[in-house]
Amino acid sequence: MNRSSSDKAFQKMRVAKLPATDRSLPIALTRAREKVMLPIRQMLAASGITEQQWRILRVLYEQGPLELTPLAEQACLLMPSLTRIVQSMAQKGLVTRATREDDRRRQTVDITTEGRTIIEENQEEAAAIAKRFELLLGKQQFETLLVTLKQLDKL
Amino acid sequence: MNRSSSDKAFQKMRVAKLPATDRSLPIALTRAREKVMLPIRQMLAASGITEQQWRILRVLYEQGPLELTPLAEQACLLMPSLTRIVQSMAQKGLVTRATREDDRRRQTVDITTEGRTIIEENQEEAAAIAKRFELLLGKQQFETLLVTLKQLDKL
DNA sequence: AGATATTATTTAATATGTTAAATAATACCC
DNA sequence: GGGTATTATTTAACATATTAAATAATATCT
Repeated sequence: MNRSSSDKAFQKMRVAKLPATDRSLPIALTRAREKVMLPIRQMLAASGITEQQWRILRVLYEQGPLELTPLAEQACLLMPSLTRIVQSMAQKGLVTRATREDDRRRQTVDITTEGRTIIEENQEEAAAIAKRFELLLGKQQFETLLVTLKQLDKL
Repeated sequence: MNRSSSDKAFQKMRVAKLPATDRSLPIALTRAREKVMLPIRQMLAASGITEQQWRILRVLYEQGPLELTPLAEQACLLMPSLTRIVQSMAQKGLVTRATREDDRRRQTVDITTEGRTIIEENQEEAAAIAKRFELLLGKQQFETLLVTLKQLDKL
């Protein structure tokens, strides 16, 4: 069953199903995400945190103390990842954890002053980066993109 | 410097810069990517390969033998990841590697018959999944999304 | 109350992501 | 031609992703 790439007849027989990788939604999403993340990662490197840690800080900064499960949902992380990341962030003093007394299965996580400082140090540049993408696509297309992505998320 | 969340005045003073995490492009991209990947990952689990390995197989199936650098570009992987993944795929007999004799720095990777079999086994279902998202968004919005994502990639 | 089910989180194991440094082969330059 | 820069790939070290199983506390049911 040696199938040379010059065997056109065979190729034709059962192709035309998958979209070319160029037009693959997963790949397109992966590439776009990569490009958007790049400047953010560079910015955060100076503060010694990762993009995941940045998301956690942002969510807590914005919404206040949260339990792990909703925090995972908001920060777009799986629980096993969150467990470890929060552990290391607590070590570094960026967040605190507390077992809820009314249900000792639950942990409440909060941002510390040190964590807030990191947000505030990077806030303007992060906003500038976000703005740059908005300008680049145009307000209209940028809005459409956010709406479409949210639509995909709601499946 | 204890800053309670009820300190509205302070909040107002220096907020209004970062978009709410709801409207963050990186987060929206991450979530959408996750939702799109989910059914693909489930499908591939049955064949015992990951989504990255699937991308590598698809690129090679579509384009024939490639060197590592363009393969990384096409499959949307960083070189260190690709190195390891190709090693394990070669072990499993899904791809072969050959050092180019005219430049022994370069490796050429090719898909094997076994690798092709995996593509062919999953081809229809993968196409159906892709079609599902296209129908879900509508042809128009789906096209716009692909165009916008490609635009982001070209930075 | 005691057995069982459910829920929240953690561990474990393996795979990949990310950055920096190391290797190794080729190209370049005087 | 030998020293140096470049290029392609690999290693190393650490962080995260993914799935499955384990823990541990609470809820439920009889």
